[in-house]
Amino acid sequence: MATSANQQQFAHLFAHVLARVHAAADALIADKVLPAGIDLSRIVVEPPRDATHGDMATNAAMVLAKEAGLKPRDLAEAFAGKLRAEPLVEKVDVAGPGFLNLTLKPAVWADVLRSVLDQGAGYGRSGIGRNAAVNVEYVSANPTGPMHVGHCRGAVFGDALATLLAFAGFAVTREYYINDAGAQVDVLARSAYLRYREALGENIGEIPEGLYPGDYLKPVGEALAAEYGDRFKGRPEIEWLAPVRAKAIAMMMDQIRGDLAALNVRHDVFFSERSLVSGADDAVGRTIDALRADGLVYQGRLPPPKGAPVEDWEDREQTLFRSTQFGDDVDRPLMKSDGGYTYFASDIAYHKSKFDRGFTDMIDVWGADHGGYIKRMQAAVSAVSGGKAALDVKIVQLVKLSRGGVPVKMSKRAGEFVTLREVVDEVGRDAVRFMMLYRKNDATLDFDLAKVIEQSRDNAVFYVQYAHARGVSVFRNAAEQMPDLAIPAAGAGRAAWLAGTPLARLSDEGELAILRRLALYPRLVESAALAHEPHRVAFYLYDLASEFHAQWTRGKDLPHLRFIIQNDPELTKARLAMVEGIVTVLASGLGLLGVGAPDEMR
RNA sequence: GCGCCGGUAGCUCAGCUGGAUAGAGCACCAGACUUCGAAUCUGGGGGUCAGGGGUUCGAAUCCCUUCCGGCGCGCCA
Repeated sequence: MATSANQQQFAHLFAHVLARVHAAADALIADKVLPAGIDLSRIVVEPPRDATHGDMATNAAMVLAKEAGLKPRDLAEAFAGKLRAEPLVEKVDVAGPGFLNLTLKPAVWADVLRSVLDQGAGYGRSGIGRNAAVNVEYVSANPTGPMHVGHCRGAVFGDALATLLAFAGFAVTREYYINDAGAQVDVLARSAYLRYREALGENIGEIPEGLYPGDYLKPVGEALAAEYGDRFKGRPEIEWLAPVRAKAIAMMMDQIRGDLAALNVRHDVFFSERSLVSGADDAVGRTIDALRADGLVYQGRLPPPKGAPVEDWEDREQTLFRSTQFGDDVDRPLMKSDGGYTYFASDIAYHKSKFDRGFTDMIDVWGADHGGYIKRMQAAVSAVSGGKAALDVKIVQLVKLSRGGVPVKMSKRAGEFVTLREVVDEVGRDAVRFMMLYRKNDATLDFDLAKVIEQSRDNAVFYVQYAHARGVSVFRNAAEQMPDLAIPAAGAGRAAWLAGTPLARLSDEGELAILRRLALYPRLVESAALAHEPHRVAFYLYDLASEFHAQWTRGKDLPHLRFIIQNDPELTKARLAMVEGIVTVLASGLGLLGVGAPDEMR
């Protein structure tokens, strides 16, 4: 669809106004009021806390006053003089310590809504990412069993963040790192081998300590028996370990993929750790060599940690990475005493692979128990990229699971952990996803299985979805009550039908509040994406839903505020346009979170 | 002992990278359904932003420090 420059300014109103403030600053530079080359980057345009202050506020005068050698209020007056000439601006006030409060012409809000309708699902989409390649790595659960509930949060967070970044104009790759090379997958193989013998009819008795006891390995044993017969029976481990391991990992990953699909979590790339160390191409070794060539790897000794005594501490010389040179607390070992690479060494090679594949912008999503690992990984990324790549690690805090206020115990023993699948089956994918995102990632989260399915007011998922369903229902009702309007079904026809609607008839304060909220969406998308904080989208949706519900209820007391006004098709159409805008943005935001936007919820 | 993350209303949490008189929900109290979906809405009380210093026009937000809670602290992943 062709978007004129005129429409463009309403597609992202705040960016447009900020640009005009910058233009005003340039004009003041030309007037010698401001010095040339002054830093404008700290200027923000934001909605004022108090609506009586106007539609937008900017701190321009306050942040520039010092460098300009002027009093904030005097500079603000100079800005006001320039901004008053702006076509969109109705009124400019200087307030408080030097705020510039802008009141926009009423027609602006109708134009914003017009832009929402024209762009539809594309409204809020941003180019701020400039198509930069970003790698988002999340989940990366060990392929040794089904996903448990603790994985939910990171999975949902990473998935939503990736979607959000893509919407903000980044070229996103969603990645899963399969830890298929360490000692754990050998344990998995031995556990599966036991199930294999069981499948062949042997009584295996108790699962020995140190092996995975879960029943989920029985199908693996059966599959091995079906594939290999008794070929590995009674044979030494060296013969069967590799094929059994490969089969078990493959089947576990299939299960994990299924679990993720149940949560609506997607990945583009599943990257195998084993691929870094197996075969002729020893990527880990090459990475270490390269770091050594840069003087970043050496043989040395580490002091034992103070205050937390390690029982079997053995002072020995080892291969160390100079992570202290990049801000880490101590240097970190790359080789184990058995000659193998540490997990860290593999992870360096893995992140180097990301860099080699063109990513200078990396995001890893980890659980809280890996927090102590951040500095060394950032050090490593800095080292392997020559300082060209940056890694942001997002930590998702623990989820405290309960049911009706009673904590759900999660024993490590067989069958007693709560799987991701069970939670999704019990409360639904939408509820899980929304609740996981309705909290800042680095705050712990209380998740009550009973409360989440309560369809009550304190349940944000239903609150927002209900608003969407309500909006859709307005169109159903309008079509029924006012057939002469000839409302087309949702979709492309809807926008065309609404094209000539006199939106200026939306003049109620509640309606204008909603339009202002819609105008905020593009700015919200950008700030949430840049901050790597998808939870902001969830809170925005809650606010928008709240304003919609409030306006709806006002129509109960004041019939002239209802959306459907029988004897005024024009006004009805204008309000339907507003509802369409609300529904569009609610659906868009819910889509960013990977949560459904139902048309009805009866 | 060190590092990271938290501490905001009785409870659960926001607070838009430093802005104006700190906001929601739950709970509590009082109200609104013959009317577009009451899974909703309106109003009310409730705060030393853990404590103390600092930076500046301005701090819940940045720095220092103390206290409390969580996570982590060669050769696990």
